[in-house]
Amino acid sequence: MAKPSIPQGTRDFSAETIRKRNHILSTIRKVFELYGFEPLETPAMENLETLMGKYGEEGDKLIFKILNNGLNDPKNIDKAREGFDKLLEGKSTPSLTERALKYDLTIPFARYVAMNHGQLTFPFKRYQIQPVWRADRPQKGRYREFTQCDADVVGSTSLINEVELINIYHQVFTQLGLEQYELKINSRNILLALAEACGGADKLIDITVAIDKLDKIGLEKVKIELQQRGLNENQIVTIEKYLSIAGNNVEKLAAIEDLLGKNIHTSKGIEELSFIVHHASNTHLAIDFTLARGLNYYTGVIFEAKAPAAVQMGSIGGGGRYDNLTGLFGVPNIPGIGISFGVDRIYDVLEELQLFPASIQTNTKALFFNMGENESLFAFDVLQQVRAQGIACEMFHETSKLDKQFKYAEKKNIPYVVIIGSAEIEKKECVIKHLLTGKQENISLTQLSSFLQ
RNA sequence: GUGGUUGUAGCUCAGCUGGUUAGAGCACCAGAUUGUGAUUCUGGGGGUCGUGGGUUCGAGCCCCAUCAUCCACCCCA
Repeated sequence: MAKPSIPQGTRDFSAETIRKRNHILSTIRKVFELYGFEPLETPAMENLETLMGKYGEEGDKLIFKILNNGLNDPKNIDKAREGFDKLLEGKSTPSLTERALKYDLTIPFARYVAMNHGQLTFPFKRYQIQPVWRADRPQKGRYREFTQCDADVVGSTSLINEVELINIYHQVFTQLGLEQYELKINSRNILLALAEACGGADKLIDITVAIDKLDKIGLEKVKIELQQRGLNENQIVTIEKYLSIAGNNVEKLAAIEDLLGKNIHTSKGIEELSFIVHHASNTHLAIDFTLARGLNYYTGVIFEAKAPAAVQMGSIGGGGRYDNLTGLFGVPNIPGIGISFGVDRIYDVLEELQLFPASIQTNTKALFFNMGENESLFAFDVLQQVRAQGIACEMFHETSKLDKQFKYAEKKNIPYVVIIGSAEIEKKECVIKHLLTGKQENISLTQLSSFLQ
């Protein structure tokens, strides 16, 4: 029997981890609900054709495909062989695989909207908290199975949605104690205007891929990459000017107008960004013209939430406006916008910055010490009365050294210890000790429940 | 998918150019002493050195493969 193991990039979650994850998840869920979003869940797997082609060429490679069953059935064998030949050429084929694990929550959501648009009330606001899978090579902050928390609004072009989603980011991160996060925004329209100024919209992807790397590889290397991607010197000069735009949000908007002039895309982009900058109550909001974001379905404003610079984690959330996502599924003219939180990375960041409150580690309010056979039976009755008041508590399972009982409480992060020995029984009181402060006092048994409340 | 790093006890690691029964700290367990987490004292359990091959008289150490890990690229949450 081989040693038991789990697939690369997946994890088991222990009680402690789950509590911490739930802390994040419930914070996000509450904020989503506060803004009127409603829950949705979709299957772990989708039809492969639903997913293919939606995330770009690289994305297609990272989709986990599920092998069809029954390939060895005599009536399927020929097709399976044929399919295998295609597979070796790098093409997936329905004769081998027709289903895949979902890669994100946005595309399944778009599929859902396309299937149900007749029944939905627009604007439709949904949130979704589910695992997704990517066949990426794991490293720090990157897993093959991870949880996304998405909130999307479809059926509205109002920029108020952008503002609200930005406020959601702010509220969630603030509540989690992640004060130093950064929210970058940009607009695809600005990027499009830049591409047009540099030889045409078909250069958009080449330009964005290169400039997105600015803070990572530096200006000189970006210029080299632009050159390799076929941009001429004049165009690179324009891009260099574009990249050198600095200042506060208002100054940046003025500068971009100077540089790119008054064409339709520039004005659209500026209109979007300035509306948001003026209405979002978020000091962490920074316009960043180098922000590109890979997914090619975005058409308007794009976001990226970054972890505090102190931790090397990068993106902990992202999103943007897509004006025709359901069009991919045959239902045109439903505009939408969405954001996503990456729970697993947020977890890693909070862990590194030690931002998880100790109180989330247990429900148990108090541990009753076991001071002997008779004492423990007496204490047990007291304990039941406390539980009847809805206060979670437990008693140490056997009489043993106080040392050991203290350690148990400490390990389970139980805040209070209740000691009822023969002396206390006589006086109808107990010793209650707060483990964090080390302070203890004697209180009467009748007051115990209200003390712990 | 490409290139690299690491893998020794529950945890953090040591183990010199391959040489007897593989070590430390912490943790854990038992006992002594204590109606209060500490300190102290005594004793104890634990590892087929990630896995599988190979070279060698002999492998934790060298070679190959494999799995996992972390890092860079790619991409992204």
